[in-house]
Amino acid sequence: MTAEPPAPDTPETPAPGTATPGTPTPGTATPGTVRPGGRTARVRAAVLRAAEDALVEHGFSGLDLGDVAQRAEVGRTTVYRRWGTTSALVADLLTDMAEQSLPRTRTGSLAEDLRANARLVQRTLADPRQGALFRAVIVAATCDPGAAEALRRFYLRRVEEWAPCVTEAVERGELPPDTDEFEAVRAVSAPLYYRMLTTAEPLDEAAADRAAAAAEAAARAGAYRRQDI
Amino acid sequence: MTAEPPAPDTPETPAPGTATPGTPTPGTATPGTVRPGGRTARVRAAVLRAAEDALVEHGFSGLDLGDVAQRAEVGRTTVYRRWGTTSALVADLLTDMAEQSLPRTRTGSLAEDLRANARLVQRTLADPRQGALFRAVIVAATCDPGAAEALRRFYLRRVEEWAPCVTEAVERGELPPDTDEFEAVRAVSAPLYYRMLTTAEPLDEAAADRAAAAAEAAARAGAYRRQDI
DNA sequence: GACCTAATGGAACAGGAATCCCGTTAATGA
DNA sequence: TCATTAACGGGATTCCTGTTCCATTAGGTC
Repeated sequence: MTAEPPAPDTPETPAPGTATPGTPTPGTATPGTVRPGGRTARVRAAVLRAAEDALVEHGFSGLDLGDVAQRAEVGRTTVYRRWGTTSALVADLLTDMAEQSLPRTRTGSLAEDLRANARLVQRTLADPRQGALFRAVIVAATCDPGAAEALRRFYLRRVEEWAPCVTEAVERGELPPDTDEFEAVRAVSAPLYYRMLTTAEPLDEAAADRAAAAAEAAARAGAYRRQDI
Repeated sequence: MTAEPPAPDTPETPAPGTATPGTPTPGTATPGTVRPGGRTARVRAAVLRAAEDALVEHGFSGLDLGDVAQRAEVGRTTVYRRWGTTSALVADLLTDMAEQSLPRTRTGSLAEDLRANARLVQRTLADPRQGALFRAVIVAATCDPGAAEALRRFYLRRVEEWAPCVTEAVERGELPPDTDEFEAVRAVSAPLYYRMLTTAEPLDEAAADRAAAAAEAAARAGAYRRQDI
């Protein structure tokens, strides 16, 4: 978010044209890759922040590249040229979001760890800004394969961050040895997202604690063992 | 889906204008309410089916009322006048979907019941047509309050259909007496939806069985008791 | 069967988003 | 510091979505 120095790999659409894969087409390279420093990076940071604001306010369906350009105080042409579509812009935003990993809290017990995770997710989704942003990117991922891939990478990062608390519980003998730590961590988030999408009930701490307790009970019962059946 | 005879209550937006609630405004009533029989019903059925097809093919973000009108072999003006927006059309489609409730299978055991539910959800989401349709309506619900309300009613119907298998298990003494049957039923679906939205892993029967087993274990452990804490 | 009018449908119209053109600015390497 | 050209930005243009107007069709009722 805060002034990305470079764009390491292709943050935009892989290639604009499908013609002549043999020729490198030096003049048709994706913008932002040859001179990624200085202005280009500033433009990207401003546009991503503006996109975030716009998504929070109007959701993905109301995302307009012209509006984003105005908010970012950047030319419309620039936004259309570098990102092209709202889906591609959200995908780039998601890769940016994935890079800022917030470290997990480390407590000693499985129950505490899972509850900390559940409350973090609950607070995020219940927060007006963060919650709206997450809903918007989920919508984008459901509409576009590129955004979907970016969303998957984002959640993979998050799950990887929290998986150790399950493996440590396995090592302590609290859980079956072949417990799938990814599946267990996802089990904490799942009820919270499902509730947000399909009910009007509030996402409060009680819901978070229930999700954590349910995941823990299921894990202890061996519901997330790998070679099931 | 198959030729709705009438439209019992207001299927469209509640009221187009906010002006003068005292006057009934006889000439400005919402179309389709005064003469709901015959052609009007046929048009609604054709449009809803066309909307379903369009959603499956292009998703909610690609839903175009003009395209829907063409598929339904109905005038564009009619679709724009009766539904107005893509969100309202999806909301009407959802109320139509909620009316066709498929009855739950009744087995004797909690584990079997939950697994039957999980596999039904899994098959629905894994089916190319049904899965795409569900993703599309979830997107619509995330974008529009009216569609969200319709989606909630749809899922409420579904959960109500399956809740008895939990209450029966409570009566048999398999589960704690104050188990929240709605929460328990939702716990079966949650991991499947979460997996569909945030990962690329396939929604197979193993995932369904895992979801059912996890929900059962959590329920037995008392994770869905009402007066928790 | 005849009347009334709700509801439909074709066509023209309007507004806004995406694209194109081309001059300007500044990042990169010497 | 200077030359090169990648990247940006303003404005005109095109295309498409949504609206409006009015003639036509067909429910509902006597």
